[in-house]
Amino acid sequence: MVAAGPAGLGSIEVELTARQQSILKQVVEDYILSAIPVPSDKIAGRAGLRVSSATIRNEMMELEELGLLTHPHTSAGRVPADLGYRYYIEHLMTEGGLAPMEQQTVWHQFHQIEAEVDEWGPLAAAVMAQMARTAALVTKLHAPEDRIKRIELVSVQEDLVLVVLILRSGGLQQRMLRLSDPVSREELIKLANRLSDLLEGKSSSEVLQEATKLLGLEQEFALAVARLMQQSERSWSDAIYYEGIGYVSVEPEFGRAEQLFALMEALQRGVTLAPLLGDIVDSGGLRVIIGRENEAEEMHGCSMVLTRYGLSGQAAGVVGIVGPTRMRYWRAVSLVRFMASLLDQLVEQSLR
Amino acid sequence: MVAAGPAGLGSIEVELTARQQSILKQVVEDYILSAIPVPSDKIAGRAGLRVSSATIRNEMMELEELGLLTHPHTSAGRVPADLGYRYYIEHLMTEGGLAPMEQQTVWHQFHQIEAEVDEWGPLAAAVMAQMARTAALVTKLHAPEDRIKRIELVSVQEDLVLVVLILRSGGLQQRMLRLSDPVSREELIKLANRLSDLLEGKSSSEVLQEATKLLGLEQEFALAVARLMQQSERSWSDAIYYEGIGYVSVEPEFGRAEQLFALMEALQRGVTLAPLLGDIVDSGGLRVIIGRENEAEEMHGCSMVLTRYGLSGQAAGVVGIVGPTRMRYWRAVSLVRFMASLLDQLVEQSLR
DNA sequence: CTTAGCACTCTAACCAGGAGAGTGCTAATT
DNA sequence: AATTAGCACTCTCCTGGTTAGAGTGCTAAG
Repeated sequence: MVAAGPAGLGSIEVELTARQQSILKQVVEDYILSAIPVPSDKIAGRAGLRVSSATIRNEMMELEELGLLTHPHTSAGRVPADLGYRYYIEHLMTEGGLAPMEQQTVWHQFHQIEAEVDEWGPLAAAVMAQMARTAALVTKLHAPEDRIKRIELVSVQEDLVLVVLILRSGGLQQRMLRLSDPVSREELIKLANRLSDLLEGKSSSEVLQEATKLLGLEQEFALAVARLMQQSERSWSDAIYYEGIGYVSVEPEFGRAEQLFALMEALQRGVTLAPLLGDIVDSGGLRVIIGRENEAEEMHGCSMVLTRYGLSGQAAGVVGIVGPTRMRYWRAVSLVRFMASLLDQLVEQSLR
Repeated sequence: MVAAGPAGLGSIEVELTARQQSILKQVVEDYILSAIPVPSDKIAGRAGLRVSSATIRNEMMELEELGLLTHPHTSAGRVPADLGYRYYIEHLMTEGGLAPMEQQTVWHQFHQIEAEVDEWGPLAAAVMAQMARTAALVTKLHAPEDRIKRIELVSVQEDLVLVVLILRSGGLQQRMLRLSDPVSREELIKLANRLSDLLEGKSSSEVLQEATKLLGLEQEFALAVARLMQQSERSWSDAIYYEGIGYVSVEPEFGRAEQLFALMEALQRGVTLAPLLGDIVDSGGLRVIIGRENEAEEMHGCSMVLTRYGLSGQAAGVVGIVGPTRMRYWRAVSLVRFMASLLDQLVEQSLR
């Protein structure tokens, strides 16, 4: 069973009879797989329910009144409403989990690349996208109150320095800095040591504060360091890896290119995700956002399955799947769960 | 006037009368702007040609026989064929250039970001996409026979080292390396100095050769360095920035999402581009590839305007625009030219 | 060589009309 | 009271035919 959304956002409290549940389940699953509205007799013919299509129809009307199903038009079968999906996910869905073979394959892929932290994200996204056949997203690890472990300065040209920031969370930030005056390599090493001693264990605001006390070259670097930290703390949006958006384009509901691109741009901008992601990192747990539950208009035909990975206090991120409302939630949920736990292990390993 | 494609690939040798040229020009430009087949009387009514639509029609038939125009169906106006675009570009197009205001704006954007080399690419692509309202692409600077300038080793954790490779071309490559045994910071500095002395001025193959003579830790690092260099030399495909693919989706010829995504994936894979890009870097000059002149099937509805930037021997890359065959070539060519010259200057500056 | 005129072709839009799907209701059955 | 058979009703989808309009290609005259 899957945790409900945040309070008010799509919790559902309806009592359904066993038969209604069974019907809803079948409608949802059938529609997800076929993409065509499900007629009453298709359900009736199926094993498990030994009643006629007329009875099914009566029940369906009930479910429609409750807001769980809809009707494209009079003589069409039933289609799950957003609320129907919600109920399905919270009460009816049986998670498949991943086949041992699949788990193996994924493990294998991760071990092959002997990865840096920065490469896990894209790989995880690619793997999920490929296995779910929809778009997948992974944010970078994000450490809200990260602290400096060490600063290194690498001389690239006589007046060009690469500032490398090693963080307690295990993260790495870097940026090129052009100096007003050339500095020798030896000088840089001394400077790096001094700065490291001075700023070790400091947070971004503390670094900024410390920088005001410094002068000249040291200040120049300290400010660069502070900027670098702030930048990494600020926004998620340029730290999200997407993969497999192409899969979504073959779904019938996204036939027109314009609509799909509205979605893509919304995702890329990341605006809609920012608050959500923060929330997920804080709260943990798996979250499913269905259709119009999402505030952004462009996302109304889409659902997302998201969860946190990493260590919530120190360095956490979000993994998830984005697809049409009509997505194979059981698959998506299993995948996201699995991937999150895999990344958890990797992160923990890398932090020792 | 614009350089023709590579030999055989879309050169055109036809003699056209002045009137035919004028008609072709008008058809091409009108169709590019309106996206609807151009009828004979629309041309006839226009200034410049004081002849009736019937005459225009006769000329159009001629142009069609020459393969410069086509016909969607009997009672539709004329549409330029690929060859028609080709002729237009080589003989009829008048390049607009960019308005001084626009040039200013672009300069401004580049100066604002105080950029590292790695940030120019995305910015250039974004700027071009935005100004041309189609997709744009910029490859990373690529130095075919690059040589090592210096190696730096940054200790991240006791058994985790960031290998930073500073290249003569001004490029920077880096990769995390996990060691079998911990190495102290002091040791690393010495090691970096030794490796730098040893490998300075060497190409990737020479580094590899040198590595075989080394032992233990030194060999481990030398191999990592060699791998890093090879990797950067090998493929373009993961070093291309695309922007503005969304613009393409609003063009009527890309209404269906699937088709567009075939294109996107083809671009992303970069397969189709690899040989082309190498060619362009070698030969220099501006190149326009129109519709079916491109080998890749997915690109048959598209054209590209590409040119080299940077310094051909040392560090060069490709900038360009990708759009529907029906693209505003005059605009695209101006933009690509301008952007290439701007990047040229930036690259030169950064190498001093 | 140009052009007026016209027949011809093809598309796009509209409007039946019919088949089929699937519902919602009613009345009979269990 | 719940179930179900039966049927009328509605709506979509497809087909075919008709029409209007666009723009050509040809012909014959200027």
